[in-house]
Amino acid sequence: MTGEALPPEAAWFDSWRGIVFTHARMLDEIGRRLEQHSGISLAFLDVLGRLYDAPDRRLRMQELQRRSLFTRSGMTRVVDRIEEAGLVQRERVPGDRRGVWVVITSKGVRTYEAAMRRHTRDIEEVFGGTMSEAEHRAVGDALWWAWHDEEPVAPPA
Amino acid sequence: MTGEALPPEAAWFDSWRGIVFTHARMLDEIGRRLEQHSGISLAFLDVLGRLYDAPDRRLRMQELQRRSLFTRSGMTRVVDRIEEAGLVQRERVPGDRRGVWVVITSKGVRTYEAAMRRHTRDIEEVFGGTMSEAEHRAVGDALWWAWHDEEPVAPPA
DNA sequence: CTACAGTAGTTGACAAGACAGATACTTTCA
DNA sequence: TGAAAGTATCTGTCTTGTCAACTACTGTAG
Repeated sequence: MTGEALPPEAAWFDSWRGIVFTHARMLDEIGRRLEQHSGISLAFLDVLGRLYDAPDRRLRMQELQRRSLFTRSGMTRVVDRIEEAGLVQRERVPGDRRGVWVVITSKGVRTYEAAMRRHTRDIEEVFGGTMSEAEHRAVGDALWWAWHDEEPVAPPA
Repeated sequence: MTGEALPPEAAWFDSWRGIVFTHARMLDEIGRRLEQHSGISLAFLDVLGRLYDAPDRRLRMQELQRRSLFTRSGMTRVVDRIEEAGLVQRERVPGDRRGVWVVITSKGVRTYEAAMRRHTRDIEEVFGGTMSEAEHRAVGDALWWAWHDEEPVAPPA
């Protein structure tokens, strides 16, 4: 991603660099704004979103983990913190005493809705104007697979 | 970045999600491979690349910091570690006793060249096949600004 | 039943970064 | 010349996330 060393002039190289640089340049600012106006991190927003969208506003740890980019233990920690903030709550799963439901609280719902509204506006402000509508559409279409295709892209080696 | 809550159907929203998801799904695997075959992290590669491309193979800490994608803060620590690995070396700047040159060593050059060759191949393998050539080109063109435009995109608030 | 493999989640130890002061110089200007 | 302000880098400390090991339970097979 860096090093203009010996790069082949292949199309994928430029598109990769574009993605990496765009991501790096936008995410900081967007995360900072989220933190500022809603007091939560992007990781929180992500988890809250999964729960918000889940049937019955709840998911098992494993579900949560599979749908996000965290490892198992990472998710434990994140949920710990979100729980401390009172935005989610752990509940026992009837019939499986190993398991845990993570349930979004009503405070969590309120926080998520408000945060998401402003977050969406942030993205528009920070990122929306960087390209024409046609370009945005081209990128969106080309990268559609990334969030619709459930398969991991590469084998875990 | 998640939460299919109340998102406007704006074009920029999908393109943003595409970028975030693609980045997340690719970077892990690519970083893992880099670590595996070359024993360095993406942060190392990034820094080594900046130095490799710099006139005289050296940069001041501040330059390095400003140009780095992966570590916008804490360059001291990163350089500490790269130096421990023998890939760079700190030198005094004649005429400014506050300053430090970070110079890539010959071992650093060798490591960087080999790592970058394989890294490029990794990107091709992991990312190249996810889209058609036309799509790659479309994304690359649309995101061209991200790595050519020097300005930070949003004011530091 | 009971032993054993498998599953769910947490914990301890640690690595990487972020942030807010320190520290050590340099420059400016009265 | 001698503050005072500015610059370059480092340090202490906290946060976040990973990995490997651990606890606790479940399901299955003899």
